[in-house]
Amino acid sequence: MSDPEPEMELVHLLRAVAVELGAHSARFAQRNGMHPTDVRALIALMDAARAGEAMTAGRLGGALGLNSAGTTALVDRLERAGHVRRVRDGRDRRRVTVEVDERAVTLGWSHFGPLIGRAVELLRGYDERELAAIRGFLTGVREAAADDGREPHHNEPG
Amino acid sequence: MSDPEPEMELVHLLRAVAVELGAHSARFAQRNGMHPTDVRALIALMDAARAGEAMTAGRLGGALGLNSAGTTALVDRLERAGHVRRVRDGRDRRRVTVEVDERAVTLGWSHFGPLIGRAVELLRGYDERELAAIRGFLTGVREAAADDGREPHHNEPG
DNA sequence: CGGTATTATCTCGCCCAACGAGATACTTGT
DNA sequence: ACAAGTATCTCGTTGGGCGAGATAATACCG
Repeated sequence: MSDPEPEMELVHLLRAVAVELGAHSARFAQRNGMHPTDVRALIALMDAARAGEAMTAGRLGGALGLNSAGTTALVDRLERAGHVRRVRDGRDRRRVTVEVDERAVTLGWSHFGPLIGRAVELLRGYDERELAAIRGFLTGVREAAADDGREPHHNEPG
Repeated sequence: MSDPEPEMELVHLLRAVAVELGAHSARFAQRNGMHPTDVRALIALMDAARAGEAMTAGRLGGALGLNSAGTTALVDRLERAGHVRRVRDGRDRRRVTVEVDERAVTLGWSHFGPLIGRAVELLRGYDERELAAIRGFLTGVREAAADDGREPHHNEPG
């Protein structure tokens, strides 16, 4: 009576992976005297840097679901630890852009590097059709999870 | 110059999925006046129930990385909200097993059901070889992430 | 059977991440 | 120049989680 659908095994596996990745990040946080939110912030900052965009304090807080007070405290914390720098925007001097320090990047790489390397190694073992399946499944799940956040009640017109 | 390895795209995609699934859970928590830890606890309890094992307060706290004080507070919170019941173990009367209320299961299903359904639907579109690739990749990543937690410093003897 | 160690949970007091409200500083529109 | 809008910060408070230790039940050992 428990699992009539064999697909549920993979659903549970994906959930287990998400949990394990969260635990992996939490370990990085604890080992470096940080909080989970701090790690999420650093990742968001590095993602923005990779995309070539500047990250302001406000956008960072928004991405993490923090209000302005929490965001200030977060950036204070990261700055005190030397992981980021506050830089006043020259054009709009109300804005504070948050820049990641190089040492934080190195520190992060030393923790996440091995895991990323293993994942890349695994992916090299698959052919194009298998990679397309992995990519398609992950993309679909990401969209399904994100869709719920947008308009959970009413449909949008075409 | 940014991504010489094409595999990195899938690595970032997997990370994005993990983030999105976390946000999905956080939304469930917020909509029902709960905290992320409470949701993690309910999931752990349902997993144990699915596996046919009883979950004690201590094991629950251990699974979530809480100490005993935090665990007591967590179960208090969940019990006050009517999501779980405390049941004294008959054999070892020090133990308190935590049972999930049916309504909490229904509530959870109403939130996570559509996402799970969509994932199952996606998986039905793949053949055995593609499913094996998805399963293999996810299993490998889970193991790589978990390995770091076990013995990061010294090797164990044979 | 009594006594001590061990295990499971709970209580108490504290810390600090995050919140709400509002102050401050800068920019934009009229 | 002045009002309205926007970005960040300050202040006071809440509440999840921690450390230390109390309480209660079980296991070990002579």
